[in-house]
Amino acid sequence: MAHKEAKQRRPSIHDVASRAGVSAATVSKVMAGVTTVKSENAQRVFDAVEHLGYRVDPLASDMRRAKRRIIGAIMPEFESEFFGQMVTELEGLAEQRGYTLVAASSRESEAREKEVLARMHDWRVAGVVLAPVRNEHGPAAAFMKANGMTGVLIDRVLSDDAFDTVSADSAAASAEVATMLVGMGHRHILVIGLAEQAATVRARLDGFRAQALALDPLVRIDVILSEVSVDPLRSSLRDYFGKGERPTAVYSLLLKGTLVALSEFRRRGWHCPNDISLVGFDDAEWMQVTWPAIAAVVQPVRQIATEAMNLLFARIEGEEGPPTARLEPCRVLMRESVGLPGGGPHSGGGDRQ
Amino acid sequence: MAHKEAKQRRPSIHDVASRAGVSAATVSKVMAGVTTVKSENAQRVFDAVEHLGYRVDPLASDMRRAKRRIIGAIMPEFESEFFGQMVTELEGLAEQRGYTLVAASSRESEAREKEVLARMHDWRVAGVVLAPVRNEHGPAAAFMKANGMTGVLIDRVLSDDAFDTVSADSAAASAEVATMLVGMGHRHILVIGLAEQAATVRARLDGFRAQALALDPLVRIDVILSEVSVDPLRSSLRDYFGKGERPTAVYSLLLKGTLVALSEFRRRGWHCPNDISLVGFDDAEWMQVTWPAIAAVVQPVRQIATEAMNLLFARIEGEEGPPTARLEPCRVLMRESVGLPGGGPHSGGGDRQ
DNA sequence: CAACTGCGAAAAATCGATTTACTCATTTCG
DNA sequence: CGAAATGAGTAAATCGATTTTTCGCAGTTG
Repeated sequence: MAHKEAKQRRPSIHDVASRAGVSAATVSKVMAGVTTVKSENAQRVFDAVEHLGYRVDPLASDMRRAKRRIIGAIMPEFESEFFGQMVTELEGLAEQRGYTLVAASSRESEAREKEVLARMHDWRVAGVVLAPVRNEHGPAAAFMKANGMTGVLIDRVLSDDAFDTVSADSAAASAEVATMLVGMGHRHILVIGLAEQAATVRARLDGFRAQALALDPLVRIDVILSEVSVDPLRSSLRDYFGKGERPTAVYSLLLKGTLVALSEFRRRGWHCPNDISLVGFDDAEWMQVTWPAIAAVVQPVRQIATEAMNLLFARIEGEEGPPTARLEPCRVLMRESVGLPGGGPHSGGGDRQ
Repeated sequence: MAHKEAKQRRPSIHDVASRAGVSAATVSKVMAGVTTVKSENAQRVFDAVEHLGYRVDPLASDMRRAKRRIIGAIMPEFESEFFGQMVTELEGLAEQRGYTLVAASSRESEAREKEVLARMHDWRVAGVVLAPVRNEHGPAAAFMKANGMTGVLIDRVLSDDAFDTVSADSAAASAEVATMLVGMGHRHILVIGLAEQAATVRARLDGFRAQALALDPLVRIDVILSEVSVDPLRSSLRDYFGKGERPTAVYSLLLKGTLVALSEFRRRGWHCPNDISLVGFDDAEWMQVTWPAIAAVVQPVRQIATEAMNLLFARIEGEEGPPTARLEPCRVLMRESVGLPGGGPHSGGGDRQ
């Protein structure tokens, strides 16, 4: 079908129009599926389209409308399974509705987050799915508000007075973790996390603590929250263990913390679960193949993505009303890294099941 | 500065023009940094831009030029560290040159890969960075060729007669792995991988085998290559071990294979490195915190991205000449998962260092 | 003093669609 | 039978820039 059009200009709607012997407006209508076109003309258009290999230029098509058929997605990073899956899901959902997803990474920087958002605004995107670096009160959300953009906030958010929010039900999941750990007899538990992401970390911590204390007021819960980056967390943790503290279980409020905990256990020669138990928020593929397999809270990526897109498109189509704050339930996967406290000789024996 | 323009139409170049008392063409020139504008007029334009909060609409700006300032990136998936890092790097490099990166996932499907590419073509992207699902001979590359698109192929490619290619020097890295394993005394090694991605897997396998046999012609190298998906690989591996085969080391040609190997070791209660050694192609953050830490070949993501973008932009700017095929050197990280053959009692003892 | 050169800016064409307004026919109905 | 309604299609305006062409005016030159 396509012979000579190798590297030439692509056919435009006018090329199709003249070949079909109709006006460009008619071609536009046929492409849009309008029914008020004589079927003979429609056929001529189809033939011309086929012959020329014509496809609508989505950018040109978007020029006339105020909201372009583009959805912006801003994630704190692309390197983790969680956000990778999220982008994949969002992309699919956008495509389903004939939109293109343009994803950008804020690289864990609020300054960059705002810059990227401004660029999305320049592009006149119809809507934005923003996973803020910190929480819903950052400069990016303020920018969206000030410029009347439509958007949904996800992941590191709880609720907002201007935008719909969707996130994992961190508090409930954390409570479930607490139930399990306390139920197994753990009475001295260390919780670690990064405090920057105030919204979610707070929820996870509070959810965990409330439930643990409800079950047994005498449970001792230590907390190490580092600001900003992961390195201070590592050294705080090192100090903590160095002082001789020996909790029987550690609950990490985020993936990076789980890695830090594991590497500290390593340094000290501690094995899970005999020497210490470990549960992490956020699952990853490798966690089920290591020895021991690492217990983790699985976030409902697909549900979050689906709900976010539903809400976003409803707003794009003009839905009014106060913003909603959705929490999607997590699953807690108890794996071998969790055991009874004092389940084995410290720093000895094997860690096999 | 911005008071009332909350949700109204954004200011266009004409709004700026009339406020500055000049024509739209003059505004355009000022924004483009053309020097043939009287400085007084330029100042008036700057003031108007400032006052109105004007920003160029990149989409409208791109309409007139044949090549739009957009780079398309097509990755087989977004869920892995490798491609996540790759997209992040590519995004940064595109931005540096004033381009927008639009990334899409082909979800390991050649059909989808071509579809996505066609959509990029509709967008009139200036260039494409394509990481093919299989290799350089797939339908997507053919589509690019047939439509005169400019692009670079990366990762699962060796060389091409139409496009520049950039990938990790898999063969050299594999040879290095062979040197280490054979040097440590391993004489029965299993290599596992997925055959679909012919280009790279072939290179990795050949590089490994050639070097191993060069060092000792009596080395026994078994190979399990599964087609298409990871599940057949798992069952082949299970059969292989089930038949009583006991290589002293396994070299996985790709990340998913490493996970499969680990989980099979798990099932059988084998520990690295005492029961069996393991090296995987492709590094991941978790590999250094598990017990044992997993030896891996680290791909030079940044170099691949940088080189790919350099080549791509050179072509976009009209550079002629035959396509080049670059190989970027990898690093091999020997970690605890590799030890001397028969380094410990089988299925017994600890796996500590 | 008429013709020429240049500079800087404005007017108009362009990119590739969509959408509005308008023109003919042909029906429908009072 | 004539007026209004409907149907099918087109020309032109529009979206927001960029780029080409044209123009006015000042200063030179023959």
